[in-house]
Amino acid sequence: MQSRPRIPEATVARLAVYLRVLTGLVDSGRGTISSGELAAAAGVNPAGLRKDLSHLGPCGTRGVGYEVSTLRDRIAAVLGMETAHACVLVGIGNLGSALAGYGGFGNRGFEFVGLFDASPARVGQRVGDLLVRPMEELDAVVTGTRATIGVIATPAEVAQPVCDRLTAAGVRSILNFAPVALSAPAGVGVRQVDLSVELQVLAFLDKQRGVPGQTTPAALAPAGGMA
Amino acid sequence: MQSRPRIPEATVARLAVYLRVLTGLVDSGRGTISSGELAAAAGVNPAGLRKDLSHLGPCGTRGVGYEVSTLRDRIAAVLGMETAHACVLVGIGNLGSALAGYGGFGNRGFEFVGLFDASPARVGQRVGDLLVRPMEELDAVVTGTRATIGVIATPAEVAQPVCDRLTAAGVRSILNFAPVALSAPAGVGVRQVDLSVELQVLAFLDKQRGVPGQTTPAALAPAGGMA
DNA sequence: AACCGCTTGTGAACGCAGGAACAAAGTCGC
DNA sequence: GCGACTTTGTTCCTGCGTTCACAAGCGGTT
Repeated sequence: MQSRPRIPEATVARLAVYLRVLTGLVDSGRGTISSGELAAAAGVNPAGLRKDLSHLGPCGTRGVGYEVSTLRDRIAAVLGMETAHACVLVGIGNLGSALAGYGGFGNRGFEFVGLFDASPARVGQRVGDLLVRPMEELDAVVTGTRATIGVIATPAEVAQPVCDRLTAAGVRSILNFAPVALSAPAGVGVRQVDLSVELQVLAFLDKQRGVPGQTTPAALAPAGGMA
Repeated sequence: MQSRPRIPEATVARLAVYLRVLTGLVDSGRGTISSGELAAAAGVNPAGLRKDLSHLGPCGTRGVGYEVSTLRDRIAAVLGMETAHACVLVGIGNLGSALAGYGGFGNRGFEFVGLFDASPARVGQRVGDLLVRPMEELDAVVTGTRATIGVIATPAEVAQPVCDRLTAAGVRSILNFAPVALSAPAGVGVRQVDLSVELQVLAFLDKQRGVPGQTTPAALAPAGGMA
């Protein structure tokens, strides 16, 4: 039954989106929803949505649609959201503080069980409802809480050593916000999020479809004092 | 000559990574670099890197490699990084404050020229080196600074109206951190970044390759001789 | 009870991205 | 000046993701 040989990663990412939309629909009391409407809410193609859902086995009623709460529970089960995931966060700077205080994680089954920073100035500060701990306690907290996910929000220079310490402590998945490519041992999943890359792609796509005929790079008159 | 019909988006995203690595290499005084070494630093396949670079036309010397500074300038030109891009940021909560204070943008040619929030409590606060402005000034700032990129870090409920106001003011690209699918008029690029989706994909991949047969969530054998 | 419309689920084609192998070319050494 | 080595740029191929289009199934209606 649960032996789904593999679900494509792109599908998994979209399933997480469907799960969020469905949770909102449950709260608003919606009973059933069609693939077309759900696809519109998630911003995807209806056919693709049905194909994504087909990986979970049949979970809709033909002629009617999908039962919202049932579908949500099923996706949650497949994604492993039945139990909360314990995460540790290393690097409590600007971004780290925001991540620690961001409510969007806790609502979706992820809980930070430890915040760590190398700077003594940061250690002891309260961020959200946790205290920042020194790096020395990382290993103990990871093993003690069975945390499986590590989030790196440190400067780029120390991201690799932090990654090494996390994996050595037993963390199996790493979400890296530092702008460096991490190398981790086999069996450890690493996912890279580079915020400025997103901006650069955005800027390029705009430039690519931008005002045709404007080949001069000096186009954009710096009327504003943007320096 | 410069009429590159189209560069795949996946390539553009990697070009941004190469640009970052190359900038670091320039600072460290490196003169030339081979595709293999650069690929390792960027975390990609050497052949793929060469294919990416082939979209810019020949920019390497056979038998030697790529000249670091030349290649960096060329990628910067293609990505449109010659001139800084002015961005406005809406929603100065936890995440918004972190984005405003994040140095990784300014170093890469993106500058925030306006921070906006609907809450009077936030307006007037200083974040980074800018003051938070009320939403009423958004239109004037966007037109005055010729800002082309808008970043949304608001709660999900108001993200769509904020998107509408940004596009009405003339913003052509939007980076959305709110967990909702935005609909924008044609000609406006929207890019979605959902942090919890990243975590969910990570958790799923871990579960998928995790200890087989262990359906109990309490599994986690610490005798890590796995791979 | 049978028909009809609506929606899901699936099969097939298209396009794209990724990876490996090969040829061209330039440099270094003799 | 010539040969060999190194590295780029390109080409082919395999696999994946996405999209379109159709058959199957359920509910409501007459």
